Amino acid sequence: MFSKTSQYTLRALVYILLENSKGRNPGFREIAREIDSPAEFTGKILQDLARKKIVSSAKGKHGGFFLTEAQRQISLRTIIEHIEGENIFQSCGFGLKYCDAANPCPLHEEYATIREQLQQYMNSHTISHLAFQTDGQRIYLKREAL
Amino acid sequence: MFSKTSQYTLRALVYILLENSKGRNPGFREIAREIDSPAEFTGKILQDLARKKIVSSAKGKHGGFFLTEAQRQISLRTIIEHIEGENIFQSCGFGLKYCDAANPCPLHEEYATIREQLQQYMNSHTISHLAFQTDGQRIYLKREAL
DNA sequence: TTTAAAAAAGACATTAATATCTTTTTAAAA
DNA sequence: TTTTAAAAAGATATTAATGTCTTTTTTAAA
Ligand code: FES
Ligand code: FES
Repeated sequence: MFSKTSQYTLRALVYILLENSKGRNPGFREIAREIDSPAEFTGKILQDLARKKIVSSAKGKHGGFFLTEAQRQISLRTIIEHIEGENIFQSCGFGLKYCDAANPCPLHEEYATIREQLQQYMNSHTISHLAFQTDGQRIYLKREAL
Repeated sequence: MFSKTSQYTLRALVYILLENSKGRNPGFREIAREIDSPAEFTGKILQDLARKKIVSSAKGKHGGFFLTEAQRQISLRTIIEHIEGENIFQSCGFGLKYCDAANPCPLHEEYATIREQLQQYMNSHTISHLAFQTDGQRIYLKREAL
């Protein structure tokens, strides 16, 4: 469904926010350890996200990653679109050059519905929503193998 | 969402079934032309599917691809699982090693719902359903660029 | 029985995604 | 002002997905 890059991104940002709320700005090695992702690759991803102003970073001693108040308002949709491309929530599930409800592919009915649902969710939720679930249930950012 | 391979597969199988129902067994070059996919790559995909008994083929003059009655009953789910792997409809959207509703990732609630919906659809539909839509609307297997 | 047309097989090429390693820049603290 | 710890940058490596090309096998028809 989502690429590894998107998955590492979401996990990393949730971890960053959770640590920020404890007053800490974690570095990429710590982040990678805590979300179980390859450290250098995670560093690269965060570098990209910082360039795109989706996350903030501080260099030097006591540096690390953090989310400003404004960045905490960015929708998951915007974040994912930065990674997967602008039209991830518009493209045809069957692989046609574009999705056209008036001239649909055989999957359109079902696919467009699901795509729309996902898009709605991503559009109305943020990293904060992921990090601080309303039901207060403990959430997991990594998992041991079976 | 789905890989190119899955998309070419679905488009090719729908085209094959439509032609079969006209009494023809198309070859991979024709198929590729009609679904706008790379010909040799499509040939390879069909070769794989034939090995997996998802499609049938005849070699030699007047050869080509076709779906037997039994093959027309295979669910989209089975077809997609052959390509994307057995656990495509069970895996965690957040990238955790496995999905566990009792110890959920922050996306679980929404993702599992959507995943289940898609799985239900794929499980209860076949290439025949795609090829012969109930509403009789014309369906498209390729599309000119905008 | 030869020829033609088709899929199958195998080898190879390209591209995109994922991953690692090294050097440079920056900033705080000692 | 030197040291240290961090991100940024750049170079490179690996793997997986996608795509192409050539040869072999098979079958039907001429
Ligand atoms: S036309 Fe294929 S999903 Fe809309
Ligand atoms: S635990 Fe992540 S989708 Fe279920």
